[in-house]
Amino acid sequence: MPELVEVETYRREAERMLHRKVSSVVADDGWFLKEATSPEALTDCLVGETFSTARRIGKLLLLDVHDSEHVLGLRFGMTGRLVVDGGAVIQELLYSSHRQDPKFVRFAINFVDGGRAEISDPRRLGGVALDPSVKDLGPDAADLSLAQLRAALHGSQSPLKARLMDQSRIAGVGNLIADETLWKAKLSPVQLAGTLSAAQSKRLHHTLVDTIAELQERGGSHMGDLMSSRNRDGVCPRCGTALSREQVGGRTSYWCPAEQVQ
DNA sequence: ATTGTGGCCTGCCCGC
DNA sequence: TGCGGGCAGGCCACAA
Repeated sequence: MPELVEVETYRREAERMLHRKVSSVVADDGWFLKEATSPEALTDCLVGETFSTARRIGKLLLLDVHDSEHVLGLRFGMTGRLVVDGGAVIQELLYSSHRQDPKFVRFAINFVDGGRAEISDPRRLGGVALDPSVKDLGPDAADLSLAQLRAALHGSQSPLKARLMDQSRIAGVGNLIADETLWKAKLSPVQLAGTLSAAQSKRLHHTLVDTIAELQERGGSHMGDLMSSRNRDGVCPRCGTALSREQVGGRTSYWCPAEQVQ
């Protein structure tokens, strides 16, 4: 489910997992274990240990094992959520069941103190990996510099939106953040990424960073100003023009054909 | 190397 | 009420 904004919320939730001794790992769903991670390896590396830090790169949540080289990586796909100690914070998720059905729990960690952290993911598009590879992730979108954005776009013949969502170039931008940002910056998703002018890339940069910060404050990537118009009858909230709806970068995209032009 | 496509997996909502 | 189709905020393997 989530994009960077939701995973950052989960990272904050995951801070409640820190400095607590792990008693057991529940990893019964083999499909959910990625990058050749085995239940045995998870048990060996985590039981009796504590986590020292909760970090995030893009949509990947990382928990460092204290006094160890090991890192636990959590991905949430489109419908996954993190629930620590029964979930003081129940995050509203689009496209995910609102029920707290135990059958959706794909992975869990029990703590010696009786608490528990679990990943609930109806669609099973998320996953867990021990020592996940992070070399293919670009710089995090939340604090991306202008130079990093320019480097990510430079020379690209991909549609701008596809490039923004390419996690190896920029980490964390998903479909909703991309549409919201491009709409706010008045840039077309189908303009080739390498063709932005200096002024356009500068505008895109501050709009992207500002939009992410704003969505974080509002509590989710579905809280954007374009969100309520992302449907077949949607019109531009600014000018009232009927929105274009097409696949760009493999994802359904909405944009204003009057304002978001090259 | 870069870019695009299909598929994974499951639940929900709409129209018939 | 039941059923089929289409849709979904992600990612990975593969093809051109």
